[in-house]
Amino acid sequence: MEKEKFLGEFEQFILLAIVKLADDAYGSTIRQLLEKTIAREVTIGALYTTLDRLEKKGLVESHQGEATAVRGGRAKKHFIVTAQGIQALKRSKQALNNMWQDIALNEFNQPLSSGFCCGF
Amino acid sequence: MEKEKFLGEFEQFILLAIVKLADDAYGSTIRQLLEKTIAREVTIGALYTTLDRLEKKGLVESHQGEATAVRGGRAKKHFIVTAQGIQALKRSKQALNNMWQDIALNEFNQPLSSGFCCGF
DNA sequence: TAGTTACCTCTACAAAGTAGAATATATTTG
DNA sequence: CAAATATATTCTACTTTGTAGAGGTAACTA
Repeated sequence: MEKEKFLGEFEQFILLAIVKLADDAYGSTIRQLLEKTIAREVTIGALYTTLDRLEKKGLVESHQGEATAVRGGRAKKHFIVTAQGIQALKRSKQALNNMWQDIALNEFNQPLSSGFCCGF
Repeated sequence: MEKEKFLGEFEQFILLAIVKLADDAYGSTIRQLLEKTIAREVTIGALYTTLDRLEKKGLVESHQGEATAVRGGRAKKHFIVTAQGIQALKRSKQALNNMWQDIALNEFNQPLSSGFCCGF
């Protein structure tokens, strides 16, 4: 049996947000996308703390961006998901797949991921 | 923005296992199903601790079962997911749906939940 | 009643999640 | 140029979840 740990759910969400944002992934954009997508407040602290931990675990990498702010502001710290991060996402998804499979309560009659279900 | 917290991932898995096991959901069976489904070891302590916490939060309820063991053994403690637990699962699933939607890395070219994808 | 089997309780500690004040840096304006 | 303002991140501290496994309880068997 594996000893491999899973991602926490918030970690997973952040990783996915970075994937989606691609070149434009840094603190504020990640936060905005997250709040919009999961309909919950994401505090600054929660976000950066988790980002730090992900980096320590080698699941993301960061590099200082230019100070291209529209109206001032500190330089951005851009993030990308590493190959290891992608692997972690795959494992999480697999576990999620397996667990949600065959769950058929009346409340659950929508496909797990309508967006690309059977499409990709 | 909601203050509603999400389920931890392990909590979510346990809830799902209970749903699947229906009448036969208790410590050992939950553990076995979990290990089989997510391919990870689940220690006794992790399991019961989480089960306790879920009960305190009102997401599951338990009742003592009869001592119908095949060959002796202590009475089982059966679990069911409460309506509140179902709601929590729905929220988690929704968030997961939203986050995984439109993710299309080459690594991710399988439907999120092949088992019932587009089928239910 | 001693041995065996099936299950659960308890205690501790590690990891992830949460919060927000404080700080840093660049632009704009008077 | 200093002050106000906007954008962004760092830091510190605490709560909740996840993880571990030794130890205890109860029933069956011989």
